[in-house]
Amino acid sequence: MSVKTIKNILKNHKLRITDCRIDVMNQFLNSKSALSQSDLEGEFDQYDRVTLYRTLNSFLESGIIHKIPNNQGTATYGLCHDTCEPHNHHHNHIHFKCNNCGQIECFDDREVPMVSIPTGYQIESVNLIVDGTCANCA
Amino acid sequence: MSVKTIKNILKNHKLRITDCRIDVMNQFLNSKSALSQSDLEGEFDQYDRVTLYRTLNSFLESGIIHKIPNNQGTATYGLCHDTCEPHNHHHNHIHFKCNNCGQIECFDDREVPMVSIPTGYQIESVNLIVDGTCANCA
DNA sequence: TATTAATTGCAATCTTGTTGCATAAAGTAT
DNA sequence: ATACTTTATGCAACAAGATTGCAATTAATA
Repeated sequence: MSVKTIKNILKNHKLRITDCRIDVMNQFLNSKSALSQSDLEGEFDQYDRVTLYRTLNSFLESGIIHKIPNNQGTATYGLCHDTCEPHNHHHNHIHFKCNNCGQIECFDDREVPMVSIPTGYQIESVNLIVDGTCANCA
Repeated sequence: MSVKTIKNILKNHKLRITDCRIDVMNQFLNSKSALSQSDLEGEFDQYDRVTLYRTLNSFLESGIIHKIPNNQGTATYGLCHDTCEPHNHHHNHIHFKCNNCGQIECFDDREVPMVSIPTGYQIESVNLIVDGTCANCA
């Protein structure tokens, strides 16, 4: 993915273009799996961890990435599907976590099945977390 | 739920019977929603937080409770369904998190729908996290 | 009741998440 | 290109959560 393309993505989300954002964006685009802040800290020691923290936050708020629920302590983030624009943000995601290599992948192109919830409950978003063994580790 | 019943649950899971475990177990049984460690710390200041931490761990390992994936920092735990015995442990859970009151409920009695995952991936467990407004807050 | 094995409390550490503030850099208008 | 305004960055500092080691205590068992 070219720097120009990345800059356009940032512009489209009304974010200032900075080195850190370009590098992090590039990392997400080149990564098959979801990333945590500590992943980024390991990759980019030229940036302060607070800067990476705020970079992730700005991406989150502008709808470029989404937070993936997990039962470890650390938050992981995945790129949003193309259709996830700030004003057309869909919140249904399928994620796969490999219990062997630990990687988390997003299957944004797959449909989240219908859910049965007791009456009186209003659904805003649905997250499906599948645990198991990924294709690489199987 | 009587103390005797709780003691039996602990015995069935090969856990020693201690005051802390009885109190925590009772709390789970009486709580409609999932609990976090800090919930327990607020409830039981007579126990050290490390003790509560290890109590939760022992319940986790013996399959009495399960960890609920979420995208906040703090882990929350829910009681496992009756069928969740150590050697017959099913891992499919539906959870509802209310964005208003923050409570997390487990719908263990509801079927987790079929999931479509790319070939080569092996599924171990499926967690469904539904966000929205609960019946109380709606 | 004595013995053994597991649990508890305390201290301490580590990681993650988070904020305030001064400095530096990006966008914008001149 | 230059000055100006706004936003981002780095540093320090702190809060909360998770985690371990160890000595003292308690539960299960003989």
